[in-house]
Amino acid sequence: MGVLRRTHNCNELNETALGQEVTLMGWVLRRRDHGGVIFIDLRDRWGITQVVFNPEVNPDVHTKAHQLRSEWVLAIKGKVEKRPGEMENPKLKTGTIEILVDELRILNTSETPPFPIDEECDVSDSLRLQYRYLDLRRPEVANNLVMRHQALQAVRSYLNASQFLEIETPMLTRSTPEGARDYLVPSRVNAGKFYALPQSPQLFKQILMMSGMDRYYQIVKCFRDEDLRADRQPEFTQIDMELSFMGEDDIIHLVEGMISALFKETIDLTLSAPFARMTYDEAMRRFGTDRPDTRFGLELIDLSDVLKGCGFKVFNTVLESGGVVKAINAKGCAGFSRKDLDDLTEYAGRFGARGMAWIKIKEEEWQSPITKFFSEQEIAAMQQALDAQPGDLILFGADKSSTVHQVLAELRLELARRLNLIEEGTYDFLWITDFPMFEYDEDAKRYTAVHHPFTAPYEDQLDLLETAPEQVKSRAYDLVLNGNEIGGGSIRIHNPEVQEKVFKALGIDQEEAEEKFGFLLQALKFGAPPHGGIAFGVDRLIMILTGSSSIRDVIAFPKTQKATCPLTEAPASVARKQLTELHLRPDWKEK
RNA sequence: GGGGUCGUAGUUCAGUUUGGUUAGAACGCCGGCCUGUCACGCCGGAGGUCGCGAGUUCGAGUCUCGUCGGCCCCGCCA
Repeated sequence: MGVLRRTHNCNELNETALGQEVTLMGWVLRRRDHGGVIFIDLRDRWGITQVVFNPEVNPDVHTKAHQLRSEWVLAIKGKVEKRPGEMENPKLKTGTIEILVDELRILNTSETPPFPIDEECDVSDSLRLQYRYLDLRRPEVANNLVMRHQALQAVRSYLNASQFLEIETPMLTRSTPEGARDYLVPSRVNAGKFYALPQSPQLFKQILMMSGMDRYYQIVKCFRDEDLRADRQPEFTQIDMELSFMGEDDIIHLVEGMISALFKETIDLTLSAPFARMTYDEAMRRFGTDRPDTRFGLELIDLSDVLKGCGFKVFNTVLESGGVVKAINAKGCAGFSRKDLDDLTEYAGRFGARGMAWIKIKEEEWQSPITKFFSEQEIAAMQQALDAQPGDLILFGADKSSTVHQVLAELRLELARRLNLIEEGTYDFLWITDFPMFEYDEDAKRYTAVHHPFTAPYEDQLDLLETAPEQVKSRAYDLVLNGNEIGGGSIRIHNPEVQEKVFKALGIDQEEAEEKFGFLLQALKFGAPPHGGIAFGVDRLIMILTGSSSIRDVIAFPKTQKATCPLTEAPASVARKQLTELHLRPDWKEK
């Protein structure tokens, strides 16, 4: 008995190897013990091979095989045999052959797993994450990690071929204002001072451009201490890139090549570039959102002009106070029941709607509690604007425009789901451009950056920075895929005066700018090249690519919704001494 | 910070609406039989703090309150 060396994985043997002596290693997926002959499905990362223990071939090995159980780790040596006629298993890639074992090594035993490895079973997330190593043995999850690897390799090889340098940036950096809540790390060496984990390498990549690196990328973890969602967790991965001497069109073109390579290498899909583009204003007007899912219609129709001065008080009040009335024509949905409409109204309420007016277009009449308030001209004008035909259902939103947009955008998605309008397996890319630079924060009573404070405004609008900042458009661009924002970037400011103007518009005075971003302002003064970049959310992208319903299915060790890790039980308490060393004096009671 | 939903055997669930004898099923697990299975089959068996804590009640898996945890959503996420 010498050392056994693996000769093949569990997914590669077929009839071309008949008669060969091979050694396989892997886990017991299933055993079928007939008392006489014993079958074991041996599993590894690549697949499954059936191995056979026959008492007539080797009685000792056969006896030993009786004790095998789920998830034991084996090395087996034997001969590749063609399966007897009618015994082939078309579900396995190796289904035409089996290994007749004449040597068995038990490399390790296993406790009975807490959940089945061999079938797709709806185990709770906390149990899956507690035993993540077992969960990852299941092919559905494992294959997601394989595709993630392939996607990142495609990106690396594309960017490497395009003269990019992969450069690392610090994880321990400084907290900056604006943006999400930071994860803070106390400094032991500097009492009372804190590092922050990066929300993105934004400033470092810009400084790399000022360093003449010209083209940078990094596949990098970013951290934002905000609440979780199915497509969001506090620690996530970005494909981060930045380029010098390039405008929007150059960057967009290059990125389309990168995304195309990614889709080709992962799901072997050839995308048609260039992707469609739409301005922010058009997206908001037609879809109510800056990340429209353009795989289906149901666009928003503005009825504000048509209904100005109408007899329906709710609409009229909204219009007189500067709000809007918009509607969706749900084609062919006039048959919706009272309950359907109640459900939709309740759904709309989650996004701030105070109600939802509707009209069922019937052959003989417009059936609705509100039809009576409209004049014949108003009805005719609505009919034309909405292209309303008998059998249609009109759903209204009336409020300030931001509320109407959010409500109708969500309603539109919900309708598409209910009506099954979304064709699976389609990938609809869309660039959104010309974002506003700023939006007004009602709580803080000041403007905040829509993208970030380093995004360049259009040069011909520089004057507006001081007079009408809400009108300034930025040179930012987002890439939207099937209604998900998968990437966003911009051309950056490379002129210190412009940067100072933008800070000023954001209410960041010179002193604060100097303190928080002095290093950037300084660097801008030493020959900063024009530059711009973009970052992609890897987790979301792979989620779409694999058809996963949660980001957790494409991350090896994800967090729960409460931002914990059931495997390691992070976050955890630390010794009082560690805190003292960090100059922290917490006032909470120790348990 | 708020809303919703779920928590019963190792796992997935039924039972909760209408409180009432010993809390069931499937898979898994353990033992026995079985030489061509591939979700092998057949026979037998073990396995439960009904998340936790209070309360109502003669009596709580079931009702009430609180609490913990999983998931989904709103806010938040430049």
